[in-house]
Amino acid sequence: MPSRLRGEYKPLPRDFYDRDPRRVSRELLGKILVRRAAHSLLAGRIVETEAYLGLNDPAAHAAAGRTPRNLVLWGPPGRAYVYFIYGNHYCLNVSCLPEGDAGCVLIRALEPLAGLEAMARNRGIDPSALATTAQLRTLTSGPGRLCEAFSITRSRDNDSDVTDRDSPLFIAGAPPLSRSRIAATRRIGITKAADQKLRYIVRDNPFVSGPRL
DNA sequence: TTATAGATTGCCT
DNA sequence: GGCAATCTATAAT
Repeated sequence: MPSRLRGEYKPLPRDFYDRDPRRVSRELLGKILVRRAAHSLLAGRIVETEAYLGLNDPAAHAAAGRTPRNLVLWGPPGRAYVYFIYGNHYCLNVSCLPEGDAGCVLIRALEPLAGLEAMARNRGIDPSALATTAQLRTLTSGPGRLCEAFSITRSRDNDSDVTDRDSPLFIAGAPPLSRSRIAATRRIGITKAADQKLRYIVRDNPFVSGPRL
């Protein structure tokens, strides 16, 4: 990545993630997911997240205890936890809380900022067909979609450090959003502990996936 | 050893 | 609104 661009994106420090996943989920809204590749740079603003609280959250992967799949969750904060779901899709999480605690944040939607044509190619979409908001939405609006757009896979990205600016995948800081621009809703697609409001969205942002309330 | 549900998406009607 | 795609962990046989 050119040094000019490198300077624009500063990773959040590890202690940002060494906190309650609810707090991290809320504060990750507005921050920037950056994918650095040999000749391209992909970036998107995080507009939707979900908190998973760890061992005591029935909806969390960690509720089953330590398994080969979820091992990263139990490690240090600020690592990418990537898993495969429904036989088709990857989802990206970031581990929270100190080593031994398994909380995490699921990244559910991005507003594309840079490298839109590369995202379209990764998604199998014609890059010339990105005129309308509805078309742009299909790039990164949804956890499986954003992983495909950013070429995120378990073999490539699981356990990578998102606080390292030299990592191929990291999360950069940005000014915090005011509380009034954020809404908390029920999490999507789960059956256990579905009543808790642990999904956080940027109000009125068209790149949020699913229902707005 | 087999069955099933799941933090999803795209295409069909 | 229904359904196929088809990996992973766990429950049931």
